[in-house]
Amino acid sequence: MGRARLKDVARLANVSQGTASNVFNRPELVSSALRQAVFDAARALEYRGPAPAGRALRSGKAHLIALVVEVDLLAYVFEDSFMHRLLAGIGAACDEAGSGLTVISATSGRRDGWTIETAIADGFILHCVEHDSRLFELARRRGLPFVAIDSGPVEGVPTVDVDDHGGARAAAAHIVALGHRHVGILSLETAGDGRTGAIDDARLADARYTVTRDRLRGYREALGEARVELEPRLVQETFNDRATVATALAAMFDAGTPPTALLAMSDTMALIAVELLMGRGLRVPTDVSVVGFDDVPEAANCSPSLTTVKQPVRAKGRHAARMLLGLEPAGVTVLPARLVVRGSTAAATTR
Amino acid sequence: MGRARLKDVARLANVSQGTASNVFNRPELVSSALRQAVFDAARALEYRGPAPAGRALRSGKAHLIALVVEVDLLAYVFEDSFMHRLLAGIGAACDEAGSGLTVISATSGRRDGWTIETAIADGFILHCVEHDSRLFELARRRGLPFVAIDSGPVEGVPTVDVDDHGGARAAAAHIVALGHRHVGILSLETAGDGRTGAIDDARLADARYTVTRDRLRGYREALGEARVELEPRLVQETFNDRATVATALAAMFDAGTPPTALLAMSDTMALIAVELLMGRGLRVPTDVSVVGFDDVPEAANCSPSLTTVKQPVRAKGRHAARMLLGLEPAGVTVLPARLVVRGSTAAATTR
DNA sequence: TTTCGCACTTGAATCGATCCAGAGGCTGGT
DNA sequence: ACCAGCCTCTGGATCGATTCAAGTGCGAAA
Repeated sequence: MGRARLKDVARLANVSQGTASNVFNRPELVSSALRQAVFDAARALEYRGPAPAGRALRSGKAHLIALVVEVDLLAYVFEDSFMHRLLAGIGAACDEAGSGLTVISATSGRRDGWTIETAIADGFILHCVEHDSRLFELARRRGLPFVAIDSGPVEGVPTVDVDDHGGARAAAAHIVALGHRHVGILSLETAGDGRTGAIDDARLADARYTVTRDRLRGYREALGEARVELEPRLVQETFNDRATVATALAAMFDAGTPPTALLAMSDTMALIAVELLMGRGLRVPTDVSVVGFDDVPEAANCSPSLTTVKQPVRAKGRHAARMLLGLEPAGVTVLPARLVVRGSTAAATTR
Repeated sequence: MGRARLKDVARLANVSQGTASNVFNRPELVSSALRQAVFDAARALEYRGPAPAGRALRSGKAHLIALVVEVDLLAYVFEDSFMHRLLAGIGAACDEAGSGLTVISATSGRRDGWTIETAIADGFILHCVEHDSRLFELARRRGLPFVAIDSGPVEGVPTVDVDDHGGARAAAAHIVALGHRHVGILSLETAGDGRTGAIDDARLADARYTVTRDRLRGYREALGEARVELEPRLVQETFNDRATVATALAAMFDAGTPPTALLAMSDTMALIAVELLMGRGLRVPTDVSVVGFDDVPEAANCSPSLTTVKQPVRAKGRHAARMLLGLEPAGVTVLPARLVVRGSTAAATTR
């Protein structure tokens, strides 16, 4: 015999299917006599309780939201410290709402399995997806509510962003205040085309990634106001890996006047840079000051500890999820970023 | 007008619903003429593609597996470094199978929302749930396949465990080989009753948590073989927090002969202990050697770097998920644990 | 006694697909 | 000319629940 269904239970208990359903979902509507009869029948048939799939179809609720990330593999998501914090924030909101949480990695071209198109969910949180991305289109098509994090403003979509511009300004202003006149910038990608190297004006104009563009703008503004000149050679686009950062540093330090301060758009890049600088016999912060971005946990526990711009990652996640879950009104939010001064920055030495 | 359904598309395209379904799921079975007609109709009606809920109900597949954790809040799961690695492993297997991944936090008594009973999933991975736990019962009731991690052997359930006994033996043997004769043990909980303090024989006999029991057994065996005596005062049950570890250290160091080596069942505990010992004016490893368990990332990057027992957390997750997803035969697996000697252990000083 | 309202129950419609047995047409071999 | 075999396509059953308008019975009020 197959599994028992609600229909079988109702028949055995001599009640209608509707009543049996109520016993499991709104028992207060059913007299205790019938309630007991239904429970007895359920036990006798080894009924496992209402099947979630049937329930989801009829009621239209899945009790699950999905974080959509533009990354090839699910495994990567769980290896990333930024994602950990974002997930913790989203998870906190899910805890409040009693919702489940899943992750969709969306870059891989597959159309089967677990994708925006096939996931059984009540809504999506898109992370760091540009407004012209295919993912926005897919999310729209799906017809479910969604919010975007770190995508900049997008027409008709609730968003959560961080004041990248202000944070970057603060970082650069700090460096300027310490007297630095030769400043290098380690930039994140400006577009998803895998290019690295010096960022000239043309490249800057094409910058597609909002986060990168805003931070770059913040750095340049503060430096410009202090009349610090910024040669293209000193603005290098890299990934969060050792190889590209090494190349970038070579371009900055092996020719021309070397910078006395480095503004990095991520702590990962900053920490790699610190290590590489030491490898070059340069002391941080004595010879070179370094400022990161994000404030990952390691930033506080390394030596020298890292001066960085703290962004409220967890709060971003929680806020986005709360909007999606209807726990607070949906809208456009920009959360503050704050400079945290630690041990990796110091006054410029006069030469 | 509401959303278009497959039925509407089929009607407009003048084909049967079955054919329309095939167009979306097995297009190779349909002639290109009809295929085109169906696509056209779909476009005209703004059909969003087969609805996942209906599909899941009929086909019985959700393309989603769930990690079930005995923790109150989802947010905690994503704040835990052990979980990060476990999730990365499970995620890797999901990537291979094209399956999605979700997390169910199961302690909270709620019956609605996203629970073992209500989640739309194809199977579960239970983490660190004792074989007599309510969660095993719920998972069984649900009638879906599941595997267990870190639960010890369980009748009729595929399991993945680590050789805790062997790992603990190796840790203790290392300490013994260094000449230590007074050894303290910082134990994880033996049962979920919130008790801490010295572990006597009665408490040991009641130990419900497989992991703790096996590690304790390994420590005791290796120490016993070397004729190192183990007073109950030197075996202290603690949580992974500063307060209980401090109490435990006080019990060990404030009266009687203090130990010259500490075996800790987690790196978290070990790192806290190192800090507290330094606070007591004791040097590690000169005065006291410390061995951890797990090999968390920080273990390698602290000073002194931590000697510990490395367990393949990621592999555990991947293996469990692969079994669940049918990527490899299900069975009982025990993965090896390996001693990693670093800077927190040294030869005992003769007094 | 009639009427009204309240508290339960019923039964059928519905959610949106997939699956499958079988029908029809076409091809090629004998 | 016949039949086997293949490729397409059809139509209806089915997955397992929730929802809701309508119906029942019973006690209290008029």
